[in-house]
Amino acid sequence: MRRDIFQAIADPTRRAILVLIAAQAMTPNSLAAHFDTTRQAVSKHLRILTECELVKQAYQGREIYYQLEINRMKEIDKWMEQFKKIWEDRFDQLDKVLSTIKKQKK
Amino acid sequence: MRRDIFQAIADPTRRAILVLIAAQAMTPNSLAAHFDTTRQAVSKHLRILTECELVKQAYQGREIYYQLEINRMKEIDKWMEQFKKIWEDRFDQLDKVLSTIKKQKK
DNA sequence: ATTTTAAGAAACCAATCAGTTGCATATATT
DNA sequence: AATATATGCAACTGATTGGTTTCTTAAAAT
Repeated sequence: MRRDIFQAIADPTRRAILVLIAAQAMTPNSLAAHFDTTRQAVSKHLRILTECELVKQAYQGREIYYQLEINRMKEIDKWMEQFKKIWEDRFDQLDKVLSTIKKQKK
Repeated sequence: MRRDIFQAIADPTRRAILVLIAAQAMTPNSLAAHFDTTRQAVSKHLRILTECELVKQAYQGREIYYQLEINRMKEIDKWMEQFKKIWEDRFDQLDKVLSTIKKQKK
């Protein structure tokens, strides 16, 4: 069972679930209403998201509200950071080029 | 063939490839040396990365240098932004709590 | 010209995945 | 107490995945 956050967000339905519950906690049933699939399929996605701790459950009677574990989402951002350096550097380089052109115009 | 950037970065080998070529363009052979797998397997990963435009090829004689398409990486960051709002808001809320405590101490 | 090296393509395989249907459990409602 | 609702779990299925081996093509090196 290879189960990490990157594999979790690979599925478009799971990404949509994360976006939906980012706004507010939701039950499997209310979530399933948003997709052209069965409740059980959504339930399976929620299990995967729970297993890699991207969501957590809040029991309320017979309903289970799933809410986003925002801190876990940051892990993805952390991985992205090593690339951010690069694109900021390239932006800086572009910036330099632009200011050089400006100076030459003067 | 469902082939998008999120599915592309789901595989750990492909993520490692992206990190490696972020530093400098590399050939399939030199990349394969970093992994416990065949060159052909790496080649397949590179094909997937090329298909979703996360890398591009630069032919040089019989060698093909693969380089990162940094702009495409930003797409992932774009998706993350909707969650960033949330964690910044929560940080602001924590900030408010902390300053309230500070005031009370005074 | 022959051999070596770099690389992609095709065929195949076991493992995993996302989905379905059917069933079990627990909480509300009547 | 009986029924309806919310949910998870297990078994099954077809599609996809990541990997291997084998083969072909093209560019260097000898």
